[in-house]
Amino acid sequence: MAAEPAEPAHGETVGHIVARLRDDILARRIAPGERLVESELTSRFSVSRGSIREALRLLAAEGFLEHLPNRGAIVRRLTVQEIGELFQIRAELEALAARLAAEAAADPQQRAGFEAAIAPIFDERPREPCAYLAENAAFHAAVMTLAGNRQLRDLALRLHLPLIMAQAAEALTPQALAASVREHRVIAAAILDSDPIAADAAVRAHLARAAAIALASTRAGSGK
Amino acid sequence: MAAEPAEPAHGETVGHIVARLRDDILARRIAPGERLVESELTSRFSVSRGSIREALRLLAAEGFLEHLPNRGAIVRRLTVQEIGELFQIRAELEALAARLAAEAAADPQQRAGFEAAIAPIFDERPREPCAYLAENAAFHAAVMTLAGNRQLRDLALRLHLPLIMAQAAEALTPQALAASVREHRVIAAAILDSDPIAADAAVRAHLARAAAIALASTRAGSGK
DNA sequence: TCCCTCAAGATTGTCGGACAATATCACGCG
DNA sequence: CGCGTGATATTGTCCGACAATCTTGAGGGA
Repeated sequence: MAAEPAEPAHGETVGHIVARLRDDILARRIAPGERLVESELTSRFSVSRGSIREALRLLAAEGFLEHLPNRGAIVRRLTVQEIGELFQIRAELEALAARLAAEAAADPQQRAGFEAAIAPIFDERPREPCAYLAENAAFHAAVMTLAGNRQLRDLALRLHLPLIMAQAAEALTPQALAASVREHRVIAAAILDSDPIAADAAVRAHLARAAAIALASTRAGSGK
Repeated sequence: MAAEPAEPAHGETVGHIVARLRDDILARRIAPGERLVESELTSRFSVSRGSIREALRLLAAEGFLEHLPNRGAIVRRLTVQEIGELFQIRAELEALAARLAAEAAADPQQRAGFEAAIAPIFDERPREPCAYLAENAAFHAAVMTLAGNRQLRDLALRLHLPLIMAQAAEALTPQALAASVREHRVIAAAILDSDPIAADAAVRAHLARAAAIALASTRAGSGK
């Protein structure tokens, strides 16, 4: 494991390590189930064990790691059941967000901000699976922002959505990506039409399809 | 601040401190906005500063504390807006749980467990506000358990519901408590009838009333 | 040969002290 | 009375240490 050159400012050590490890996990540079040994991390990041321990606790609280007493931390692997349950929850929360967003779209200023944020989904170029994860996240974040419920936005970030996507990234075929983009456009149209019922339905349909893909992929990939 | 005699076992230090401080916060022994100084806590609990820091990080991740860089941790105070947003989310999640629970109630074994768990709500004795918080939490937990979605249950615990209740505890008049118990019975009846639609509606009505009380109380109590 | 036991090594949990960086506050100056 | 400035308090981080626990593998018995 190579040493890390960039030195973060005072007071940013733990945050820097958290961000670094989170990226590593989402990019699959650290495999699910892999163990994170404190002594290895101290040498990799050149920081004290105390900072490493704080970072690991935080990542465990965010759901990226599992903390096993006396046995360290391992990268969390979501089971098929967990993914199914999470999508069930996401459907409710995102449907709520879509309804709220459809109402908020009446305000010209908010509407303009939303339109700017989702502009990329009207781009016709084909998508790369990896880059699309970011575009997808940005779209859903834009809906959450327009909805105006801060707690909802914060909560959505803790639904292990990035973890799920990372686990299912290999299942993103060009067809699936194109379908996802189309569904996003339907959602956006309903919101911009200030039609809460249509927006609600569009979001649920979109997530049902996304869930099916994620579940199939995980089942195939030994996701017990 | 008195010293703490009971010594937890090895490997339980941090968890013990977290539990202790969480109780203190929920019981209002530590006021919202109050600052938690690491050195004070080390002497109170007779543990090292490292353990205290880990405990504070965890409590911040759970939402009980706010962590201000270089300025320590303070007990979180929810604003009227935050409480409103949280109830909006809770309504969706608990309504989902009620629907799932109504379906799960068809299974005799699960039904029996649920009936046992909610038995206290059919008790006719008057309630004490403080003790009722526990009974209320137990009821909602029982619904979540019957629903069978683990992620939903875990997530509901992070909705700062205990914090809200603690903030609004003084608003729990005998009338409000009696109304809450009656509403619980309506919810339970709908679930035991395996009627998802009625259960959904009953939960939303219950939470709408609870939200009104919590918001009014917080507004009155300088909850900006 | 295979299984069980147990000791050595590896790793985590916790402690204590130390110092720099930052925030807070009281004091004195203008 | 406002304002800068230094003293103080507190946090952020590092280091070294040791006990508790887990893991691993060697050795002995069936």
